[in-house]
Amino acid sequence: MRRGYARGARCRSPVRPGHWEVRARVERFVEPALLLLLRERPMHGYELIERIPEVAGEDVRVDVGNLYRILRALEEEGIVSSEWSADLPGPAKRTYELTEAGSRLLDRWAEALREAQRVVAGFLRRYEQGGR
Amino acid sequence: MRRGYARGARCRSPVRPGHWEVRARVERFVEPALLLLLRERPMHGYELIERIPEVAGEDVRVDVGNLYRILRALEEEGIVSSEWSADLPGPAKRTYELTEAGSRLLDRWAEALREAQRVVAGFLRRYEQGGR
DNA sequence: GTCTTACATATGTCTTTTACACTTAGAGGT
DNA sequence: ACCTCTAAGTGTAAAAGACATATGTAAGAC
Repeated sequence: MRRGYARGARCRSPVRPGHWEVRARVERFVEPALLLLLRERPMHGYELIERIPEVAGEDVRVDVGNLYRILRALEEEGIVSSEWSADLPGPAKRTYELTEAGSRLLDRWAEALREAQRVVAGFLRRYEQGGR
Repeated sequence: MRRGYARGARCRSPVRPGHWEVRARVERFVEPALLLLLRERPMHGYELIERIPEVAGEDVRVDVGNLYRILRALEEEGIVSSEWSADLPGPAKRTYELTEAGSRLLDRWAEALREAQRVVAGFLRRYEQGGR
């Protein structure tokens, strides 16, 4: 093999050529955000959607469809439990609650996020040393 | 629609049932890591692979294949430039260098990462308020 | 009364990002 | 000749995220 590469360039959504979208988000951050909100008190999915920006940043646009899928995956793993709340007025709501396992998972997320903070802080220190 | 959901549960790779892998990594973090290393001095791909853990965390396992793809995508967008270094001993090496546009992109990454730090810090404060 | 809007929960599908597996090739050692 | 290390790449699948649309309740507008 030698010289010159082939087709199949990775697409990185340059808005305009030479202008990449830079975001710097934590992978799967909605997940710990859900756990944190649910630790404070049980709520239903729609309320979680409205409150997620509080904990995950004001600019995040949570995908509603994926959020419900995540909630169900969490329930299958015993991280949250849910039931239909027939009592509440309005359309049928499924109210979610954090389990003990969920609380422990949140703890692990918090630890992982602290580690991520250390890594990013190290990056930024090294960035600033280099100067402009 | 009412009651009970369907097939198609999202897969979240639970290592053991009830034990999710928690990682908390920044999306596409290798990209700014490459830019930072290349700002310090030009180097070839293989050297970048060895040095990435320095700036992106010791545990990150960079995928070698993807790294070369990213480098080419960066070059197509004028973020880095490269050429074969016939002079150096050993197998053919392509040496990468950061362009002016690349330096500006790194600046934008740094700003985005600072913002991410703020968001995560806010999350952790709220987490600690709740106690255990 | 039916029309529109807001609430609430979902599914389908496509793209982007990441992970895993493999190939090619030069240079040096044994 | 054969093996290992360095160096650069391709192929492909899985995971994560984005975008579009469907379904049903309830309240208020006209």
